[in-house]
Amino acid sequence: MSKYQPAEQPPLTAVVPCCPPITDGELSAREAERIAATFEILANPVRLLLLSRVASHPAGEACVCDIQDVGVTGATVSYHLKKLREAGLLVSERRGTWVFYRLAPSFEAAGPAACVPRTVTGST
Amino acid sequence: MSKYQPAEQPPLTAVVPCCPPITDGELSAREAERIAATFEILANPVRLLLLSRVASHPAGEACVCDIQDVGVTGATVSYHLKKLREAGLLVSERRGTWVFYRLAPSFEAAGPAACVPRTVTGST
DNA sequence: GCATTGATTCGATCGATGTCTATATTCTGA
DNA sequence: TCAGAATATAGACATCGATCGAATCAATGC
Repeated sequence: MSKYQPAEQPPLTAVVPCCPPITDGELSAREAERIAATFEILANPVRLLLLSRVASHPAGEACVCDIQDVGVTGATVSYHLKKLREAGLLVSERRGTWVFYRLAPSFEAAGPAACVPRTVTGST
Repeated sequence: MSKYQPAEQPPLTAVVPCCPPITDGELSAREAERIAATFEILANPVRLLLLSRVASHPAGEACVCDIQDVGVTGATVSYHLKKLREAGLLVSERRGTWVFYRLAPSFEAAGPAACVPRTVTGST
């Protein structure tokens, strides 16, 4: 019972606008694990940075070289980009020497409504 | 640069309805860490279960004894409840031998709009 | 008072995750 | 074809989080 692995790969293909509230009823263990796995992906500052940089890039896409100065090595950037790909949040395309990332269509569809809880009291 | 600690205690006093999108601009490192810390709290199935059980309990509050069968020991339940308290999501009150938990006022205010990204393809 | 029940804290452990360096892969251009 | 640049992968390692059993704290009722 202590072993809730993140599932082989929680098929989080899209993060949808808003939002089945946690407070809206008792979750099943299954649901809880699925939702937790979703949050897991977003619970990392480097991944959030990469995500926001890709999303806010002019052409809607960004070369790895454009976004990789996030304070970790290139290898680590690759690691996180892979996670975001596997989670279905980003897609990548090789073009020559470079690899470009953009938001996955389904995620992009969610558009500006894509959910991010924000803390209230915590000022930047 | 590799050490982004979760902050002494990310003052996530409330999770607000919806929602400054990640996709809406380039995050600062600071913002990324703060948001990630927020997600961190919710990225655990046991905590989600406890949260949903408290929230969906008739009186809007629940005794620990009512919600603690989530597949882990009482000690672990306490550990998670403490995290939820420290994050400002739950408040507790001792009444006799029992301790009751309810949603923190600020969180409750967010009501049914409280954000929970949901995966699209992952069926239950 | 003291035993009992409910809840929290403590100390230790185990596994997962993020990070790095080093190596491999993939492409371009001379 | 070979050197070099851009990414990705592999292997190793440190840290951190979730967990448990045991001990402690708090309140009740006998």
